[in-house]
Amino acid sequence: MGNVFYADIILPLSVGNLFTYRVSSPLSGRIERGSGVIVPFGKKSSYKGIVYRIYAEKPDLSVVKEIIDVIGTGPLVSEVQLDLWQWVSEYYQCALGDVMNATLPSCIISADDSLKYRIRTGSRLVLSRSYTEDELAVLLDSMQKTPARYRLLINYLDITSYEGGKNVPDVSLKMLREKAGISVSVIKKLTEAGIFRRFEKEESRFDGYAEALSPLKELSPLQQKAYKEITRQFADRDTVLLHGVTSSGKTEIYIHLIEKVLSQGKKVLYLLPEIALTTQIINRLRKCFGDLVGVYHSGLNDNEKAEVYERIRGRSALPEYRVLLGVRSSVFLPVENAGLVIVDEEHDSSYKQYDPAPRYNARDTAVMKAKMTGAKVLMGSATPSVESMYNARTGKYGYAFLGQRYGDIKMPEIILADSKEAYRKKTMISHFTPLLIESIDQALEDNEQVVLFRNRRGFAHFIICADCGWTPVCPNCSVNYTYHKNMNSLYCHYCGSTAPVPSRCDNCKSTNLKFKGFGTEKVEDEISILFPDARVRRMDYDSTRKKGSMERIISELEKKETDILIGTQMISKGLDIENLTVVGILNLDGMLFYPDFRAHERCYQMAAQVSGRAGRRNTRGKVIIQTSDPYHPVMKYILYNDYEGMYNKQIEEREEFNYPPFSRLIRIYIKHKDRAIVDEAASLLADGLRRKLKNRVLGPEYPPHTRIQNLYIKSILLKTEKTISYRYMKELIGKHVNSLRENRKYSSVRIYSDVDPQ
DNA sequence: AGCACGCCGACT
DNA sequence: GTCGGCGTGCTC
Repeated sequence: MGNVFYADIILPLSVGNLFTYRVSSPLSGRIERGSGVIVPFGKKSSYKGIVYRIYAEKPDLSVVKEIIDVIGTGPLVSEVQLDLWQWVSEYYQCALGDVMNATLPSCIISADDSLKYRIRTGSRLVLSRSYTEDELAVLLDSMQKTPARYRLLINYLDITSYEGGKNVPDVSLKMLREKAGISVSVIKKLTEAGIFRRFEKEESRFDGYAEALSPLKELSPLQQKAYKEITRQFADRDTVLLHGVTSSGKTEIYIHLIEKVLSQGKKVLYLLPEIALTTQIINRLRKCFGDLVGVYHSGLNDNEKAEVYERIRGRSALPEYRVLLGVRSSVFLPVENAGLVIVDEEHDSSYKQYDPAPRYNARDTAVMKAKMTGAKVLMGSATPSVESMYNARTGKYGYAFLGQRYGDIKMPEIILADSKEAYRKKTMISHFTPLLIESIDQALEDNEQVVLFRNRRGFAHFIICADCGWTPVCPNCSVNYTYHKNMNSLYCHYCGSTAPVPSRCDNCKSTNLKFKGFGTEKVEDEISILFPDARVRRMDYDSTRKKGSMERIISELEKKETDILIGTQMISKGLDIENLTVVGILNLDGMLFYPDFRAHERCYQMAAQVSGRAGRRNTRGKVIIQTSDPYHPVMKYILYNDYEGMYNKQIEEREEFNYPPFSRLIRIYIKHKDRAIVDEAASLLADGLRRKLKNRVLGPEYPPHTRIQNLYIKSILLKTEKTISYRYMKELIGKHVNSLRENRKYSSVRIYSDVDPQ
């Protein structure tokens, strides 16, 4: 009789506890920590979960069901991954099931017995025997009179870099045909002649890199200095911050570091804040590292995700990925023997997941992961977050600085255009100051390109009745409806609901409705009218939803088929366009007056990043910032490119008001569909916490939007010294939440924490 | 996350 | 008198 074992299973549910099952003897040999299992759960006969713990003690439960089956052989989730899941669930106060949900693509734990995804096969072409160098020359020579065959062979040799010898490489038939520009008949003839052989083989779902790899670019003396500084710092620091102004060539430094790490037989994880950035970066990486580079983001389908997983783990017949480029969730990829994790644009707030759980910060999770695996972390930014810079200043992180743009390009000229005054003088042309219009005119005349930045999508923000001030509001959220011209409807950016455009005021029945505010769509419309001959494009969430549309917009811009690009923050990052000389920031004010201790920092970062797009290669760029408040203190830091000044001012304020990095923030959200219940529950919770934490408890307060998707929201902010143990804080919150819930009245109030909120 | 149980309004 | 609304609670 075999021993009886039990296993705690993580199920993909947002439930705090694990579920215990019995392991039958036939399965006991195949189950280990990290294994995928199929279990009966509730009414459902099969639920997929991950084994968290195996043990022999009989659990204190009335019913214990039995595990039905094990998925695949060996663990689906490695020890390191599980450790990281656990850290995330503990630190960010969420269920392991939440982490599993957000982290593990469904295909990895798919229904069939193994995790084998549907393999795609493709035709390959290979020389039917091996050749010596001389024989190859003879063969090429024999094809002089048949140009198509010659092209085929020369391209085959080019792609494979075959120069004769025992190992004859094969190549994708499709790729070869495209590159050589030949028809199937040529291939048919050459296979019939016995020169080439055609066969089927597992093929990647991603386009292969067909060009020969280029050698790394030599670093400039300044880059070289920064590179040396980074490697020197890594000797006794796990994390280094690379602070390099826009266009200073940080990516090239990354590439050299990647090369070094690869040569040590280790892998690299390269995090970026958004997929928008990957297009250009991946091309640069693949030039140097070819098909060793893999990309991971949420836009991939199940099979593509599975291929990335398999190639990371080297279990695929396809070449193993050794450099992984990806967004936030990629920090959970099973890149185990990474030597280096790069967190590019580390200041970017999209590294933090806000909703739903797990509300994690991928940058900080990357540091944790690196610590677990012994990897180094390189954070890069032109405008480092105050927190990271503080870590560098206090010696927690190493630091390297690149203060000049690559190739001696000057920083752009920044000009503030006072839109309030222009409105007063009535010189505004729709939403543009005369200065901006002139600059666009000049740029177009000089055959140069323009980017206009507007941090808001849609057409008009909202519609308002000129007679009584009524404005249409989403019935589910306390948010003004946004007018979208191309949909000809009102759209709620919070819950996605739509409504028809009203023809008269709901309140006073007046037809005198005005469109107020302006988004990217409106800007596009107006610019097209003001500059009818210019080729205008728009890049924002709405215009890039279709697969490949973003790549098309970027490539049109690169090929100079676009004169004016209008976009949201999507265009503020990484875009590297040669002829871009004028950048217009249409309204920086909205960000400044946001009620948030990071508002000024954000505003500076945004302006600096957008400005960085200007004047990359040939000309000194010009940045025109329209603002109604040119004398705002942040403006002078922007104007003089004074990161140092901005940082010093910020760190001073944060110390004075005890904000991070001098404290830890936890924001507790309280949600319910009944406003009164939210008010009461929030007050009770805040008062309870205040008894222990005193003035470290702020609020409760209503967030900027008090009702989202039919739920009223209040939040409480806890601002505590870093010396107070985090565990104590967590337990205290848990205790008070539980005692609140004992009152049946509040049992259905949703309460959760956002740790280190952005 | 699903699914059942349970207690209040308009119908054959 | 019943059907069904979704609010609440549980699943090893």
